[in-house]
Amino acid sequence: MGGAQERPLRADAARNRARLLDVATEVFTTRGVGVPTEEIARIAGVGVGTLFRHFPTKEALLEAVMVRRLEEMAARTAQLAAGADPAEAFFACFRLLVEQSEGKNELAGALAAAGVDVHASLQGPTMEIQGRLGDLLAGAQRAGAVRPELGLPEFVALLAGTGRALEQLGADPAPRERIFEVVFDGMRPH
Amino acid sequence: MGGAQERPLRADAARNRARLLDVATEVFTTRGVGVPTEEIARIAGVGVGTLFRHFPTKEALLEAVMVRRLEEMAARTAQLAAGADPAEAFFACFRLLVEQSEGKNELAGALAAAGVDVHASLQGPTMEIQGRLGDLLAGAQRAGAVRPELGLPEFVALLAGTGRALEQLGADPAPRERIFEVVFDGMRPH
Amino acid sequence: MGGAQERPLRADAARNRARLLDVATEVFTTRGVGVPTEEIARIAGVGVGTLFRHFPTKEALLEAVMVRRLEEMAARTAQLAAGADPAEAFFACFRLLVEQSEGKNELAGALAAAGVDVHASLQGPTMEIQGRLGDLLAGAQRAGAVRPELGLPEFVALLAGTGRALEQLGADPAPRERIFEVVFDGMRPH
Amino acid sequence: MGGAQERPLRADAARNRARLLDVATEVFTTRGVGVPTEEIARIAGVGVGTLFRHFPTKEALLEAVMVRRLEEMAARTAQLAAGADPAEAFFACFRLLVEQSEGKNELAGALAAAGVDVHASLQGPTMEIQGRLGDLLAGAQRAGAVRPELGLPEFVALLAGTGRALEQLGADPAPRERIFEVVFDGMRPH
DNA sequence: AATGAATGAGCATTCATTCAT
DNA sequence: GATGAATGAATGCTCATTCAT
Repeated sequence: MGGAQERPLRADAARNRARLLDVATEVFTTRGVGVPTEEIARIAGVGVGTLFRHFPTKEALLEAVMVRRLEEMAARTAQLAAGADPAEAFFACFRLLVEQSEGKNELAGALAAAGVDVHASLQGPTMEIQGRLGDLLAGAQRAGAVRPELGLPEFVALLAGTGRALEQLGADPAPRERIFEVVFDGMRPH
Repeated sequence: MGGAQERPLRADAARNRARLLDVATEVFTTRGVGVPTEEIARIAGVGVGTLFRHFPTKEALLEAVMVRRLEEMAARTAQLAAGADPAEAFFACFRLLVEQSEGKNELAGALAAAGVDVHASLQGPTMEIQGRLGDLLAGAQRAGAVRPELGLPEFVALLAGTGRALEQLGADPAPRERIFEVVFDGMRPH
Repeated sequence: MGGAQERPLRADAARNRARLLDVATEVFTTRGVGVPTEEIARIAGVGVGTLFRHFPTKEALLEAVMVRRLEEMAARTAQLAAGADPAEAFFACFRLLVEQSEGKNELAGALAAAGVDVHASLQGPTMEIQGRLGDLLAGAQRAGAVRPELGLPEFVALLAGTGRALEQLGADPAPRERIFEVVFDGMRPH
Repeated sequence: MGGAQERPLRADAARNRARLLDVATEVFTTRGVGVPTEEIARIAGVGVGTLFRHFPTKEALLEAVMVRRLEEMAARTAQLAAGADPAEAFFACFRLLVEQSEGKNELAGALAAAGVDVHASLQGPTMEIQGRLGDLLAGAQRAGAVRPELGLPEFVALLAGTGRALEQLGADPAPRERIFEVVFDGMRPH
């Protein structure tokens, strides 16, 4: 499976890397990807040089943020998929992914805009998530809980769209819940 | 009330303004809001100075693009709302607005990111659209075609979300149609 | 012969461009090519933006400096070549080119280091000069004033080498003259 | 006089120092002095820290490279000067020094650009070489093989210039040889 | 009114040098 | 002594905006 031979990384270096990733995730998500690298480094309490030692490009930093998010999602998805009832697992997972992905849209857009094969390192996690989602969807469809004509692409599109709808709304939980009701009811067989 | 005292604008100036708006709409929608002002001017066949005479800020240009889109939407909405069956009008209008708004998300985001009271000049068209949409929604709900607990904010959120979902999908019409089915079925009373 | 369609350039713009070229020539020659672009702009009394408007890259500026030098050389060479006695013209021209090229070595090196086909725009002037030099050399050889086995490459190498030798020496004219004597005597038939 | 009190240096440290010097010589000569210190360290198989322990500045490294080259030259010069015929020794030595110094020009330039008293540590070897060269030159002049009016400075300038001329040429030996012929013939009494 | 040259703050990135491990 | 992570000043370049022509 290739993969670079990566030296374990000294404790402090690992801490800095993690801190940078945390700060970048937070900052890119809340303030957009236009935030200067220097500010990210400053908030993380390191010099710019350190940021660029860990992520040779701003784009590489964006990518790393995305990859981590995707990996977290994959992990959560795996947990839920292991649960009992397929239908329940499906809807719980949908909810989870939507809530996890708030603010992620711009990141993905920036990455897409940045260039050609950015997806190189995103392929892995993306494929993994999509595989799990496919299983989940198939299980729910077999259980008769989801319209059989929906494919994985539509499912993913609905995830993104539902996330977008929630972003539009404020923090008040009632309207948010109503969005979920609409989407969940709509996905059920008619 | 009533806006600034605006001199009627010479014919060529009006043509330039319109051309800039067209180009900006096209370019911002397809290539993102990061495109330099100079390029917009160049494509429109005018100097940058002219662009800045008509729109004193890049942000003002973004705003004008949005305003025009909103106004067009308001007009279309009005046409449809005037039609016969409330339920039919509601769903037709939803579809129309969603399809009209593809690529608009980033614009709105950029505007939101740009600052506080950008909405000043968007208030007018937005209010008008929202008013019409409210009427449409109320009509459809009275006709029993839409769940009564959905408010205008949820409706607007669903518009944005459905647009986002379609962006995720390719040009193939079948999956796109399935998204509409899910959302429309979900909005109906259960 | 192709060539970009170049608008005549406004008077002030032309002045700035010329000034930047003058300053860059002076500064690169005396202090090396490592001098920051900002400083060149500052000395020329313009902003960095102006520098980059005229020369889209630092490398492009270096190239322009070289091109101008080469063109001047070509012009001088042409003048001398038009003169009477071939042998006399040859030696006068050699002297002139050597003296003109002091400090040019580093420029050429930087350009060479910068990349592959930098020579694109240098080809023209270079070819022109080399053509004239070839004529000059052939004339001098026909007149029996220069060893017949010397080719154009050796001639050019001797130009560069003599320039380098003079750089090594101070401003005192006597030793400089002795270098010319050695080289000129060495080029004569033996 | 006498230099700093220098502890004999542990075996591995000495090996590292030598390796760094070798790598730096190779790299600076072939790729220019712009190569980052980190890369030199990497090629030498040590950390940057080690490089800076041995050479407190990049400039110090450049200087050490030069000093070693000069010392080697001095040694070779001494060998040749010890040989029989003064004229023969002179020309052989000239040839040798020229060939040894290819690629050295940029180093010297960088050093000169670096500042004030760089020459401090170069004085020693330089003086030694110049002394030997002076002897060689004087011997050749006494033997009537070299024009009597040439001084040491001109001789050194011719060395540098001939090196430069050869750099201009490719690897083909015939034109290179013709350069030597020109210079050698030019140095002989006329 | 239109033009496009000029401006300069701002940004991503590099690299010599330091210092904790 | 060796290592390489951290530092941050410096650099080339961009782009929204202004203003002389």
